[in-house]
Amino acid sequence: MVRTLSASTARDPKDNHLLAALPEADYQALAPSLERVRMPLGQAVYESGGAQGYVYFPTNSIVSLLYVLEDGDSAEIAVTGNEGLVGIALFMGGETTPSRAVVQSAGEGYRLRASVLKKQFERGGELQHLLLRYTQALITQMTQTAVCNRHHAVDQQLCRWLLLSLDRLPGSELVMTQELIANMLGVRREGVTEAAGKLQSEGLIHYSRGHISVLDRRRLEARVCECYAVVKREYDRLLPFGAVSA
Amino acid sequence: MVRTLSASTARDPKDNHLLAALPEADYQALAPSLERVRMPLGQAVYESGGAQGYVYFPTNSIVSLLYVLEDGDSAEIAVTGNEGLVGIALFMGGETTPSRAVVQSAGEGYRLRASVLKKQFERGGELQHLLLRYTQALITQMTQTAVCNRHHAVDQQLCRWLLLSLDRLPGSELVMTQELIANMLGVRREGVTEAAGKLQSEGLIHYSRGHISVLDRRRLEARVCECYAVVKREYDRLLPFGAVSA
DNA sequence: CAAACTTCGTACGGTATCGGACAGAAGTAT
DNA sequence: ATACTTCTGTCCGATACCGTACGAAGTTTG
Repeated sequence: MVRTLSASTARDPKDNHLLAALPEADYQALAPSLERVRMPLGQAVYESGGAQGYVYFPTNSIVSLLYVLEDGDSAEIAVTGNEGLVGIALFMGGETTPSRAVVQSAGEGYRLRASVLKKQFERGGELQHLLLRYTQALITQMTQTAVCNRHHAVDQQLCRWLLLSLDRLPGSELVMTQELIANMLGVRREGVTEAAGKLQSEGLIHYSRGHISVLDRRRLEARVCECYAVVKREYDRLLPFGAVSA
Repeated sequence: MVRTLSASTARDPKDNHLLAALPEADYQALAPSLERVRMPLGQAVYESGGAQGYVYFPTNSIVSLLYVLEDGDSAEIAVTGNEGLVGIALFMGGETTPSRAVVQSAGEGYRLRASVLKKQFERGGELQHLLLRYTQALITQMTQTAVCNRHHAVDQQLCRWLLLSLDRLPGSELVMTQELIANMLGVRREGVTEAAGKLQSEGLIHYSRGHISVLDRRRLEARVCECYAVVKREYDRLLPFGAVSA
């Protein structure tokens, strides 16, 4: 089963909004080192604590940052798509983090040797500013995840998760089993079945063996908790280049 | 009711480990602008979305970053003490964040005009590196809060919270009502009563009208979930100056 | 076409936390 | 000393989610 996403989209690094937003000089400095890569479902872009040789700029894929507990339970911390990059620890100076990054929706992206980005980051200027603002937006997503985990019901969290994911992908369909969503939300698979069933019976989504279609985005946005809007506002504010496709 | 903490401790900006860890040149650049300030319980060091004129370096106080929902519920996102600073949004470039920062344990600290820190940050070098590594450590605390909120019981979260707070304060006592702890953990006050009751009956802490003493730190560490150790390891790794007193 | 597997739906008891109400205890003010 | 306020402990039913088990429906493989 070979995916043919490559033919239709993602032929240009500038399909990643962060790369597209760089001043031309910065972009040209990175461009020769950008390697186009496929990002198959389930691929671990990095492992907890592992050294990280590359940063990744998704174009039509999305990558989840998640933490896996000792007992195997997991929870998503944030999701990254064509609005950002995976691997902030590289320029933040820590080199690694205690979390994993896993491709959650297959597609493609560009990778860049850590040393190349780091060197350019150290020069300061607009590239540095952009990456730091992106990092702050990511922080907001993480903190809102913490808040949402504490206070909101699973069906609302599912709404948030769907909207955040859709914002980072073209189209209105996700290829994703309930099992995987459960891993992301950190709940049981049955909990997702129940929550998705509610949304489906309300006519907001359609669910079928690993394919979710959002039928009525408007009403989905009416049903989600405030956490989604908080995150979206911050991305829009901090990355004012239509970071999130909506 | 005037607190007199000032007499005994916190007479030097270098009581804040981040300031102490700066190269002397960087420190000297900031020193003339550092203003010693009292930080009374409950003071909002900044409000959600508000412009922030100062960053704060706690010395013997601790400050909670928390998010308040529309319905008034709240959840702590992270806690900062003498190992760090409050106001990363300033040098990250976003100027503000959707969260609040509230003094959770009264004491003192130093504040610095945003513009002064920002200017020094822009020069790059060790100060910038240090602040970014601090930010990454803070990110780990935030993400682990998200994970803990999802998966762990209130009594274990209370252990985590106690240990993180104690690490950022001298002594082994906290001045803190159950009501306030409940706000931080994002649970009901009664939930804290129950959790604290457990820990007290196990002989780990002593509780009395707004004063908590940790009686047996060793056993408290044995009872906490893995989240505490993950956060502590990252602080120790990223800020290798004995950032956290333990 | 049939078997094997994956994905999804459902059901049931168990448990943690919630929401609300109330009472006692410790400190504070008059 | 007395009244008042703050803080803490306890009890109740309601609810959301868990853990487990099992079956149904769709998909892949032989």
